[in-house]
Amino acid sequence: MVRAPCCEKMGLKRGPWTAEEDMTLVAHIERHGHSNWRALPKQAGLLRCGKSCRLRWINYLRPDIKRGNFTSEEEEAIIQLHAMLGNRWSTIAARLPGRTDNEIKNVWHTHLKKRVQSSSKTSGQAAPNRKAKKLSVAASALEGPTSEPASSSSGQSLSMSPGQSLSTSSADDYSMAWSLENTGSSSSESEEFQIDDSFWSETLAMSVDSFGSGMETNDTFGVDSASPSSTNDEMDFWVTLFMQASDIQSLSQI
DNA sequence: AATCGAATCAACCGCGTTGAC
DNA sequence: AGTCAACGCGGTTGATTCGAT
Repeated sequence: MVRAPCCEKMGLKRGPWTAEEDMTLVAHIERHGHSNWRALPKQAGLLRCGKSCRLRWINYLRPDIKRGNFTSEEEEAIIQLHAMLGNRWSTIAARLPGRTDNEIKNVWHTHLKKRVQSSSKTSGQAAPNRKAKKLSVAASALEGPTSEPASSSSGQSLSMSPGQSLSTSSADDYSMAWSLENTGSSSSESEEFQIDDSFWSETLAMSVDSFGSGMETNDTFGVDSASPSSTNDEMDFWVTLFMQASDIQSLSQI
């Protein structure tokens, strides 16, 4: 297939965005939306390619972006979701309100991955976080109308309870053996079990309307959820399935 | 105070997917 | 059914900042 060039390089600006460009982009999207990223920069009078505009909006300018340090609950959720899903950052981001896939990816590579690796050897502690510094560069310069202070968690709850730890060896093989660790227990206390027919029948028999209860959905990102892909729907299904399976297992152990 | 390496994060690149024609 | 344009995602890069020496 012939691929369209990422952007015509001629005359188009690259590199860091200026506050003026940010304001132009935000103002244009607030007025006209972003139904066509390709055409947007021209309409808005920006010397950027549509891809660059889209990235800037999604990762930085969207009003529902939550800036600031990741909470321990968020970090725990990322670790657990990554264990289930692998590098499906957008799917993971969909479970963390206000967080972007890019941000989660960065946090994982610079922080959480090491923690997981070290804790797999010992019961390691979190690496020191020296993040607190420049998280407000443009966030402060560009407080959106609905944005909240970075310290606020917006009253949004995470979709997973921190104590639960659900992991798989491969995110793509949903019929594999998987382990479920007990709340607050050491990894040595985890037990492995095979998914059997009763699991699937029990889980799949759950009413459809229970899906989403207690779960954050992609709708949190209202702006982009207008075009859900079937792949994401499918992934949401499996994430939901795993989480509910986790609940079932936890209850059965009480 | 200067230098250097590590950490962080915004932005870019390229590929796969999707939908319109 | 085939082609193409556009979108979205994940991997990677490069600039900046920070801490240690």
